[in-house]
Amino acid sequence: MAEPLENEPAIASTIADTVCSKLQNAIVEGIIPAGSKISEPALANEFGISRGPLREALSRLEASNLIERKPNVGARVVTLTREHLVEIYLIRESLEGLAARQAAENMSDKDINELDALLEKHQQQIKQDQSYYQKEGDMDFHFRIIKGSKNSHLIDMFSNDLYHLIRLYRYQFGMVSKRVPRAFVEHGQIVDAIRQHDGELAQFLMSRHIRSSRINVEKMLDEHLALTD
Amino acid sequence: MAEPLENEPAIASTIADTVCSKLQNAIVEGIIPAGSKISEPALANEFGISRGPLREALSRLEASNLIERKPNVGARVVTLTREHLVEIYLIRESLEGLAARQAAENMSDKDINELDALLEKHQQQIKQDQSYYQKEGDMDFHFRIIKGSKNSHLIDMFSNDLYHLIRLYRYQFGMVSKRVPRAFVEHGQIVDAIRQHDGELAQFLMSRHIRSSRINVEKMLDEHLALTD
DNA sequence: TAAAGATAAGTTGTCAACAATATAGAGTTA
DNA sequence: TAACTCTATATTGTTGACAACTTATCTTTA
Repeated sequence: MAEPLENEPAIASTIADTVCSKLQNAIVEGIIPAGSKISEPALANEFGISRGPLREALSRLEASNLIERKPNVGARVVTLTREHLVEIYLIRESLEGLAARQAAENMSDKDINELDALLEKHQQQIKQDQSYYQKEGDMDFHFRIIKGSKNSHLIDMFSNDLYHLIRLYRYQFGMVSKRVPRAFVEHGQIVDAIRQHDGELAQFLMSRHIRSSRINVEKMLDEHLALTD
Repeated sequence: MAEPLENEPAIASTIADTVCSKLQNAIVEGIIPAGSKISEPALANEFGISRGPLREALSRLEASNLIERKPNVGARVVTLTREHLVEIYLIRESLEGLAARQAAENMSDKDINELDALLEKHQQQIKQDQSYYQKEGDMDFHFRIIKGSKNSHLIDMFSNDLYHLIRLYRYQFGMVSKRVPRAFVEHGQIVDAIRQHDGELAQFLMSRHIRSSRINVEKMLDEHLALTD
């Protein structure tokens, strides 16, 4: 299960780190429900730790936009709205377009081959079990390209700000779409553009890919649920 | 000096907040030099506070990318490099393009008039004293358009992640350019596009505006200094 | 009964001391 | 002299207690 990635430098040693990870997952999976209040004493008790490192963890969750804090009042898990989801999609459309462009310029042959292998792997998974591809596989692909941009600040923004938030929406809105085959084809096109080091094209394709995804999601939300109000 | 902006809701009440603000400015202005190590006991002593709220403030500075922390080792102010500056410009080119597009779609007439007034004010300032416009005025304009996008997540990303980092580079690289008149004209074009609610054009103009700025900065750095290595 | 004010309980913010880890320096050995 | 080890120091991570603030409850008054 542990892949032989060369330089995964070390493990997060501090308590705040591990608790932060656990809370991220708990929020994404809805174990701590969206919109619910977070009690520091209760949580600290539950984890068997003091309030110090817990507050440190909460700080990071706030930076990840998973919770909102008001001074002297406390922290709440963010509430999911259609508007926020659209905002995030628009930002992704913009930023991941840039990422694809820079990936086309900066990815090494080795990187690109690995990306190809991932695509291959996804093709297998789709035949067997679409759900994994939808849940995590798609995210894997996008994150790989973001890393491929070699833009450290961009990578940072995704890792810290957007990644878990995207997972949260995907998880809790239970997005299951008929777009999987189409999306997979689009992924292939993007990789082709990257292999030809055609940054402009890669940017265009990635932006359009995410735009299509957004429009699809908006449609789904309109049909299925009235989530916002 | 205090402008009558209607709903500046409240003041930051907690110690961590005020100390965070002070540290932001101290880092931006170079009072705490780039690359220097931060000693928690020393800083806490200096501010006359305990290490608790100081660490909270440091957490936020880390989220703003003004400092870097390693577990059990400590915090350092980020080091400025040409590569990082270019990365930030590329991100701005992408995100502020989106901001301009959404601003053209979402700004009210009142918003646009205020933006016009700001432009007018800047024209006066340029005649008298170019330096203010370069230091803060330009940032004011860009931030106003970001707010005008009404994209709360986008606004958040700038307020927390990018704003102070941009100020840091601008301050410490002492960017003084001959582009001020040209940049001012470009600002005018962008406002025109917004007034006509031409989102596509506004996006194009804003992206190109920042791209020009980036190219200018890269040229300056090549000529004047060998900052990176 | 409804509204306003006082009181009490609980939560968050802050502090100072303790534990665990990392760094610097002295001493030893090759 | 250079490299290594061990020790001492200092810094960071963590804890539990205290202070300040919010919120809910109860009492009082119109």
